[in-house]
Amino acid sequence: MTTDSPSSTDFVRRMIVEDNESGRFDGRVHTRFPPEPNGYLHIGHAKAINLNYGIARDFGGKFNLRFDDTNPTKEEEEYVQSIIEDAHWLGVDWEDRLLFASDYFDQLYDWAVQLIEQGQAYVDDLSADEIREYRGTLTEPGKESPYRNRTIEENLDLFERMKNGEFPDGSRVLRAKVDMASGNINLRDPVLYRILHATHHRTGDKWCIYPMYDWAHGQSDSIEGITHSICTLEFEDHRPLYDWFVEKLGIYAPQQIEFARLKLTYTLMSKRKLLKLVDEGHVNGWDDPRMPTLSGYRRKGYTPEAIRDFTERIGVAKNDSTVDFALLEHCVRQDLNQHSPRVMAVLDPLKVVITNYPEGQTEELFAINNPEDESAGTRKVPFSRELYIEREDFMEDPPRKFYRLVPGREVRLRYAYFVTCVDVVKDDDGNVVELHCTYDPATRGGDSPDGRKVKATLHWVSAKHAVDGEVRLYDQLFSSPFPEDVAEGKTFLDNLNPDSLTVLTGCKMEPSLAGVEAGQRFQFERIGYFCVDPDSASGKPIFNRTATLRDTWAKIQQRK
RNA sequence: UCGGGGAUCGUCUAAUGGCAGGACCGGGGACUUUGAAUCCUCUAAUCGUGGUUCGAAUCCACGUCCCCGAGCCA
Repeated sequence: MTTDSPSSTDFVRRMIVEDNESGRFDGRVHTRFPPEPNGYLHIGHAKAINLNYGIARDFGGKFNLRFDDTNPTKEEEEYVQSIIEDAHWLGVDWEDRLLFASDYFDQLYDWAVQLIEQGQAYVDDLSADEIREYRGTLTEPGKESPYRNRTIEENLDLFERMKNGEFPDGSRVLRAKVDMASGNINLRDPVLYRILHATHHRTGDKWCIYPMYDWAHGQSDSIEGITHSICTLEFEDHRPLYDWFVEKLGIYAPQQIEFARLKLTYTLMSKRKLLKLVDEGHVNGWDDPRMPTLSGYRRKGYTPEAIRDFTERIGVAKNDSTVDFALLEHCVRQDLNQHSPRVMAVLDPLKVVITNYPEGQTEELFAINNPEDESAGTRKVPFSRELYIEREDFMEDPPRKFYRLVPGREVRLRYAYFVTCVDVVKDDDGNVVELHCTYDPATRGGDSPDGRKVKATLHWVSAKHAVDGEVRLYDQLFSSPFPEDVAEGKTFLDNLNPDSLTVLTGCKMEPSLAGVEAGQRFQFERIGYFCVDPDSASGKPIFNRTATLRDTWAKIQQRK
């Protein structure tokens, strides 16, 4: 069980074990997930959430949900709500520790004053452009601001007046006094506070100066007693700055550990780009089933269990990596195969008349709801003289390995009878519009008493009992496995897959699907997994395709 | 000619001086009232060059390549 579970031996857990053995945090383990409420959670966040929560769970520790809401110009309450909902859906529990960096604004302000008093922070009057110029470049050191050596008294006065709203946006900032020549640009006197006359989603208009993320993040972890502050690689060279802050402030120091963020083929994780997809209408909102957001996957029919399984299988490391989308899909199929009830639905109906079946007769046939789960029971499906089968299950002139219905061939209708195609009805253009078949009454239920074998079993729906439904077929949103790799002059939008959504109406479904509710998941036998969309109306179900079944026949066809 | 990270099957990830293993993908087969599931099986890797060592993916040296960093974003 632990042998093939990389999560049990990942480097993060190993470091925590070491800390526990050395008694560094008195054996405590306390993690957190710190999202900025400026977008919806995506599958990459799920990796971070499950990592942090999983560690807290495994080590008997605690887990906080904390919003890093330090920039009121980009953050919204809608995002806070969606993040809480999605995190809950994933199955993580922060007990009563729903926290906000904005809860610490007063403390952060006091600490800024402390830094000023210690001569380690100053108010800078340089413009944003000037600050950038003074910062130097990656290869050249920066130079010190002319305001760097103001007196403590002047800094204290100016900073308080910044807080009091005496200065316009952008006119001054508070900076830490670290080292303008550092090879680490984060240490070249980073900005701590900027003036922003903006309304904050929680603190309203109380503040007109807001802490920068770098100033708020480490101290927020410190306040919360976080032991292991797990974040992504790009914050690796911010760690020295966070350590500098807690040291100068003389406060509790968490250990930051960085891991590689998730990348997935055929998908984007950039919140900026996802926002663009939503804003420009390339998708129908953050919860569009083509989005890599948790709400999108949820609407598509993915389960939190499948996502958790996925986040465990991909492991945790520092290598830049791009996980094959096929692995996510594998996890989804595995879970759904285990748990979703089977039903029959015909997506592209072709009428079949059983010519030797009595007109007006209906019989109820037993069907197994889930062969993987006996407790799911059985149900009855109505059979009658006129049926629908899948159009692609018939070929008049079949290739070598096609062993479904063809003229003169016998196949099985699942749970029903063996039928043989005896006639093909066409319209004036030569399109097949109807099939005439005969059935063998002795094969009721799908078994032939004489041991006769058929190569294929087809799903079907009784025409007069069928429920009409809509089916939304989703494919990858991007046609390229690496949508962000674009040629000169192109953007990721050029990689959008024009066929990412196909809407099928007039699909014929077995009558048990008449009263389904949004969120219910099914396997349409021989086709795939589907989830009832919230757009469904009573008697008019709409299904989103979660994933296709693995399809050996499709592979054989593609090869040629 | 800056600072910080990283290179193991096609992909993700183990092995932390002692048989390079697992999963996904792909190939083949068995079974089959889902061309599903399940089962069996095959393909396939230590960035390079030296060195240390009985023994190196692992330690050392020198290279090469990749990622991140110059927001008053997070």
